[in-house]
Amino acid sequence: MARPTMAIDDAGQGLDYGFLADRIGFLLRMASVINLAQLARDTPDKAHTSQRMSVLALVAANPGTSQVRLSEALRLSRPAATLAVDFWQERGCMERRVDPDDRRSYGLFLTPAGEALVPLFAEISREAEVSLRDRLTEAEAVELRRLLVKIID
Amino acid sequence: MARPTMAIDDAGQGLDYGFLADRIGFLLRMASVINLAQLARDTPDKAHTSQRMSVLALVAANPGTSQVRLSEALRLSRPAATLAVDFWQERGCMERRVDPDDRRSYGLFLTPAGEALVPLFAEISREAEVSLRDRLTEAEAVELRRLLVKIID
DNA sequence: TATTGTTATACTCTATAACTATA
DNA sequence: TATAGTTATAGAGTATAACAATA
Repeated sequence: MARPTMAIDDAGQGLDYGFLADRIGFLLRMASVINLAQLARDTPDKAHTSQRMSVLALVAANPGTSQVRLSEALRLSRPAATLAVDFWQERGCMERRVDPDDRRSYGLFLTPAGEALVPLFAEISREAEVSLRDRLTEAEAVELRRLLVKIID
Repeated sequence: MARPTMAIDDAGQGLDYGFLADRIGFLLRMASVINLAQLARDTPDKAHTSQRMSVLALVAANPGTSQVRLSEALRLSRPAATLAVDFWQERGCMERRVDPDDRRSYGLFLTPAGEALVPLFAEISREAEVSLRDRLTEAEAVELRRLLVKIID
């Protein structure tokens, strides 16, 4: 039985994806790459990367959370979380407040400058989301989200 | 109406994902990160990264293809494709053959050493694929693949 | 002993700009 | 002029190991 000829992508101009065509993991990465590229195009300040926006959004939704919990939620190493928090703190958008109950850790909080960025980032990521969903019906988008959450949970 | 409390991830320990929970793009990235981590764990030689394995697999399936077509199919920049081909060529797994019809470009081919890696990589990526699909029914995996191809195409 | 966070280090990935060679 | 590929450069992301401070 012949492999179904799969033009995953017009840009591929008929390249055969071999065993990669059968790998959901590979397709996830390609879809994510496409979305990250769109998001980067939509973001005026190129230092505001997807990961850094995610960090800011997570602190916004969870004021006082710690770097460890941040790194676990985004599946980053602790050093990566340190650097991301450093980035926002240096720009006056995030604060580390000492936790009197556990002086090893910090509570993370947004400054007013950081809070002001949240709705902007929500809007930018909504735009990239629209170009993603444009290729799906509403029902398909709902189903895709459900399946992704099932994988991640 | 309150946002549905979404524990995307146990590791998040109840962190609220804020607007990220509504972004398929974010969920795609998280799912891909999980899969890439699993793939890296399953790969004995840590220099054999996901991207490099993809490059080898694509040349295996398309002997004689060029670096430009490779970069388009994997959505890499041309310099990134150059570096990936350099990597495999330095290790004796890939050859650049001059194309007599267009001496600007090379035809890419695997050496016997490169060919020997293809089934190994197919097996490694199949293992990571199994842990991904473990969380889905067969019908869900089929549907997820269909939706991802729709996004990528 | 274990945990939180930082620093040092190294490697991967990625892109843009400028370049050479060829078409 | 346009295309294929390379080099130079820089920045982003990532991880491990070793460390300090605290629990």
